[in-house]
Amino acid sequence: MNIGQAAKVSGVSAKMLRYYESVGLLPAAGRTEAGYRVYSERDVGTLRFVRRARDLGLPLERIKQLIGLWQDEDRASADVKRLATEHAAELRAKITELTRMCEALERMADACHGDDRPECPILDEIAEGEHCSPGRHDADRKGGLRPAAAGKRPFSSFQGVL
Amino acid sequence: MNIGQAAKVSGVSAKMLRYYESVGLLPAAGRTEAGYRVYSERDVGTLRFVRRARDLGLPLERIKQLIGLWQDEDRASADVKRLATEHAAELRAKITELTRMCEALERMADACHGDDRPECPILDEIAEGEHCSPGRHDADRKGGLRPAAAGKRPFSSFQGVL
DNA sequence: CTTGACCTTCCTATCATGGGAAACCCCACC
DNA sequence: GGTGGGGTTTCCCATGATAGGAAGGTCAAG
Repeated sequence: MNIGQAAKVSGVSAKMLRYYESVGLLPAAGRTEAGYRVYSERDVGTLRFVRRARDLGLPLERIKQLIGLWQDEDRASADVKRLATEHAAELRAKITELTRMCEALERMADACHGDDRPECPILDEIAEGEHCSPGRHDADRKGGLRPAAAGKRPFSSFQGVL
Repeated sequence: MNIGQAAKVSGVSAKMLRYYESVGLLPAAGRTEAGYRVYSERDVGTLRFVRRARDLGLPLERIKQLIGLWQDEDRASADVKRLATEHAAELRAKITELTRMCEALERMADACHGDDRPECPILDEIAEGEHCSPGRHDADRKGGLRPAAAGKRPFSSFQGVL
């Protein structure tokens, strides 16, 4: 079976099949004399495994480990479970963070009348920060240069997520 | 104020300040004769605005629009509200997706005894797929090449999120 | 005048994925 | 025997937001 067929039946794009092979997630596929990749039914099983693992949000590095365990007859299920629970914990953390953002946005949006007038509590809150007293900006003071918001960015950034 | 100071008091790294400027999110900062960027208190206000918007998970493109509205005395708050609610909806969708993944993982992990033995329902489920009847693989049939799982990858991929 | 801390630009990497170009291959049809 | 269309190959580039580092210029304190 050619790469296109394998992609169709596994649900992994041909592009990704080549990429997964190049980064060592998948072993190099067989080749025809002309250099075309050839996939067996067994290969397709592995591809489906990878696709389902991706659907669970697992990063490729972890999927690599998971495949190793899958193909290891002597594995301890504890190792698989640990991998799964670790990832679930990371997902929970991410969900918590996104929920915090989402609720803040929804709260602000609720407070905004949303009409033709320029007054907007959303902009006010983003501009002033919910922590500062609204009357006076700390930055107006002379010497004070405290690292804003404890300095440590929550490296929240979830960009590329959507 | 130099870029380092501005970074410290705004909570945006110097690296990001240069980047934001390069992509047009921020106007080009003033320069000393030697070429050092110079930031005013007013600039710092904008930087804080950007940081808080980032904390809400807004992509730079939307922050750009938001800054435009912020600085537009004639804005309609409806535009701000729309921007916020659109983003909130995207966050909700993302949260839903991550929750689905997380619950699936936790369910599988719960079913796994997690000891020294190799039997593992997590691997079983990922390998067989929860939709397929466990006794027989469709791929074993000869002609059937239906695009797996409706073909359309849920472009779930949330990589780079953590 | 030296030293160290700061600044500049430019390049690289991340992570998973898609898009496209140039070249090659395969098969069916005429 | 051609030829055309669709598959395949490799290679490069882009995304989005961020960090890391190198090479070189600047500034201020000692």
